[in-house]
Amino acid sequence: MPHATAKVPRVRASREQLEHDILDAAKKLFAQRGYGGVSLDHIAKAVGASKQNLLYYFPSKEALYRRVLHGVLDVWLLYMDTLSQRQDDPERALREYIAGKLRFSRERPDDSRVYANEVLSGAPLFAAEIAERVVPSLQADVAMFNRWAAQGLCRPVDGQHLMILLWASTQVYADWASQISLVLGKPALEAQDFADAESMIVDMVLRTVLVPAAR
Amino acid sequence: MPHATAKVPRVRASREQLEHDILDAAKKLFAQRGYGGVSLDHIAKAVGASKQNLLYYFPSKEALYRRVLHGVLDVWLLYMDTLSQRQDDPERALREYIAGKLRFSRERPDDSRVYANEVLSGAPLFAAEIAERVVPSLQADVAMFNRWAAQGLCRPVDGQHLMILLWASTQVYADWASQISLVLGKPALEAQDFADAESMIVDMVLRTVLVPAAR
DNA sequence: GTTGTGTTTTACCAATTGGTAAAAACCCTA
DNA sequence: TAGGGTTTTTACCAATTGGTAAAACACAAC
Repeated sequence: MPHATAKVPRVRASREQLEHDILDAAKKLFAQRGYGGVSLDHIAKAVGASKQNLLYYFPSKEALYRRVLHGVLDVWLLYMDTLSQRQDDPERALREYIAGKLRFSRERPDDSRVYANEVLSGAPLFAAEIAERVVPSLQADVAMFNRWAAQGLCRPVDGQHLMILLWASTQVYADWASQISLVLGKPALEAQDFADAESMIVDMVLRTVLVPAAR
Repeated sequence: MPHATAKVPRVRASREQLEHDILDAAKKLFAQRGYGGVSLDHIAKAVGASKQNLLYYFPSKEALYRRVLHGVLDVWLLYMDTLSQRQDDPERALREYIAGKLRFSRERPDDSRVYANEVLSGAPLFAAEIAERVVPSLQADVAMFNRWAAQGLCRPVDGQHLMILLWASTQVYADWASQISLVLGKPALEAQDFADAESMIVDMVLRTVLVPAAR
């Protein structure tokens, strides 16, 4: 016999492979130049196929972009999921949240930049999905801060603006990497830079959120 | 006689007026859709002129974009200039810096977004100017932190990452306005939201930077 | 008026844009 | 090997892209 999994897999595998490659190449390009700055031909060339072949897998440029966005949001939420995991330990929850978001910036900079590009242009295609998926997640986090404060586990804080600050100060290490590496005087950000950022952000946040001394 | 300033001014005034209008319309469009997402025709229509007329004032799309970028950076640095003004008072210096950068986000969101778009796409046309103008300004600020720390006026901090955090957490209120207004559940950010952001950021930064109690 | 300068419009251009239609090639099963 | 479904290629398309060349216009000084 040939190889074990004979049936459909071979065909379907290559099909899904190509689809995945297209999404991947599209993500990288959209991340850098935004929706309007990328043509189907760019993407096709990057993936080694023809434009018409892309249009066989995705009915239009906008549909392809939407698929990319959808995937990006999945990843975004995945990395952001940690805060509500540690219901009883604000310090640990915050440490893990910040670490997770910084890991997102380091490991998935293109996802971060696609997201940033879309939000920057006013989220014309994304507002609904943000409202549906991101806002509830954030509201849960804010509720968590309020519960902690009520229990005396943390100081009363403005959860919404705190979360915004956390997003901003972590995501900037992906979205503004070009400027930050100029500032740090090195060609690219290194692991140590992310570690420095993490300890600075954690330090600031914990100073602000935790109750001063004993309790 | 007609009106006082007769000579060239009338002509030159309308000329400079149009040039300014073009730059303004271009800025607004580049802010929203990025360089690649805007065509000369878009800009021309927004300003009520013909594409060829734009090309009379600016030799190419890239030249026009560079002019926009240059102006944006001027404004950016203008609003950022405050830190080194208060040589002897870290608290006041930081308060004014944060207030200034937030004012930039509120008053000049398009400038902020053009800047963000360019950095997001890797600053292909801007890296040199950033290195020349932004980085020295930041280094001066970092040096200021070090001096304050040496004088015991503030705790020793990682000035670079602190400045990055300040940029990120203030500029986000312009660049991510669409998402933030979704989060806050209102159609647009209001003055109170900026005030809330300011007090949160100031609070965090001062907690982190200032020496604990007396001194 | 005429002339010269600065500005705008008209007329083009080749290249690229997103997208359609249909033919051709491929691949597995009967 | 014939047929049928899937995938890719070829051939187009109208609209838009950034840009050029030159003609037309405006208007002040002579």
